[in-house]
Amino acid sequence: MGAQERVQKEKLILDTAIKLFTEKGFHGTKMDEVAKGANISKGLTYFYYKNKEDLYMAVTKKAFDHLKDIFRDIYRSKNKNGMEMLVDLISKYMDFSQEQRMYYEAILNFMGLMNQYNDKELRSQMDPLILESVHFNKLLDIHHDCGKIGIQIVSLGIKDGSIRPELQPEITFYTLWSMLIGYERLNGPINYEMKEIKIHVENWKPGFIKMMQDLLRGTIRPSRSPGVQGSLF
Amino acid sequence: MGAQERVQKEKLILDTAIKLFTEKGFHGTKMDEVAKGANISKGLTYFYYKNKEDLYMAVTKKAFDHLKDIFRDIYRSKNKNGMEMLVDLISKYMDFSQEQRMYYEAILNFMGLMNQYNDKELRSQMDPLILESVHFNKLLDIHHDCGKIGIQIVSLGIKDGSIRPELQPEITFYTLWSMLIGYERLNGPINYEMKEIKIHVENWKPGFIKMMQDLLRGTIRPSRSPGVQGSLF
DNA sequence: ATATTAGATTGAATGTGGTTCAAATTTATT
DNA sequence: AATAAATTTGAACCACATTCAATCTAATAT
Repeated sequence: MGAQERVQKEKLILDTAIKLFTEKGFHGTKMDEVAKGANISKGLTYFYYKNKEDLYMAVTKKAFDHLKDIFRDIYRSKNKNGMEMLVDLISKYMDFSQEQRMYYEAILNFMGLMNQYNDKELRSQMDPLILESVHFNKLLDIHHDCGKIGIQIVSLGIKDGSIRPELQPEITFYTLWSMLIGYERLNGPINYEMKEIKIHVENWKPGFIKMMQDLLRGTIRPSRSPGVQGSLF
Repeated sequence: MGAQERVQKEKLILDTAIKLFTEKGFHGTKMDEVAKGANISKGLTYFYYKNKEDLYMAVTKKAFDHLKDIFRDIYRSKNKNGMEMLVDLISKYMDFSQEQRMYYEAILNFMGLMNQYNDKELRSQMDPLILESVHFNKLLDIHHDCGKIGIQIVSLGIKDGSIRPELQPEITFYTLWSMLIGYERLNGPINYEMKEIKIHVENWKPGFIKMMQDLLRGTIRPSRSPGVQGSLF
């Protein structure tokens, strides 16, 4: 069996896992089923992946690759100013998070792991197998890459005048990303049973996006007092 | 054993669970240890809680109660305008998410469950035991309550002129909440290894808060074109 | 007081499902 | 053809969550 065949078998397992995780979620998917779905013995899955978490990390890697592709494609798109690129990115990101639920859930789960990973106290709680995982370490890089691309786009927008010049690209982009992450977490619940407090499906998303645009657009005058108010801290 | 003693034993188990979840996380905590920590037999924990998830839901309930207290206390505070209340809320929320890591993680986990719960397709993947859980259903209410309080505060701010009047309270508050949720997810990683792209610990949080304030403050002129740009959708 | 009953508690047994591993098989190398 | 290396298997293992019949305790009724 050559190297390419080995890769193929790895991919076979991965594809089966993706299918099952999508249908039944992480806990609903049994390693037995993955093996059966890929027509191999249970033990063999452990030859290709260290454990179930490692397999999930491989899925997460694929998920974040997709997301990075979205970032990259938009960054490369011609005839758009920075603001248009950002608006495009926001829209595509939202689509991704709503259409690729399982992938996006995996990405959010990874962000939780990153949080643990970057905290001395919490890191010790983590499964050591994950820390060694190739996939996990690649994911750290991909996350970082997405950040860099986003920041680049904001910088472009400032240069071409489509985004207000007093904004800092790094903070601005991560603020936007924060909004997107939180939006998805809140969106389902709000759309569902918030009629009582008058948020309608039609209102929340466009209203949310408008607020993002307000933040970026030249329609904002700079604060009279730059920096944070003394009252805050 | 009277009713109050029963409640006390329930609390004993809960407190042990909180201690262990905080130290070792959800998966790192064994039901064996919870029982041992509470000086009862393993089986008895299942008399008071349906299963481990149910116990975790009870912990989550306590976590969200704390958060709701923060909301309520700020809403009741005297001699503050709406903007000041919001700034206070943002600050307290951030403190909570950073100081009560385990509690906040539980809340985020619950929000993920809510997302599943509000999606027909995904709901079937959920553990039926959770859906019946008293704690889960109370949590849905508490989440909703927090939303209502937040919206009230924004409304106050608009009335007293500290927040720009063209904002919709519901959308504005949920947008802020989105930002807070996302901020926490991104904060650890960014603070940790983002020196390369020039976000420093000192910059990100105040910069982030400044952007929130820009959004609310009278320093923002209304968009020339109200609503979302046609280019977006 | 004693019997009765409901509630609380135990701990051993069960079951699920992830993980390991020695042995077998296949493929590559000499 | 012999040897070595890489793959593959499936049964065994083990950690835990969960269940349950039996036991104990305390409240209530007789």
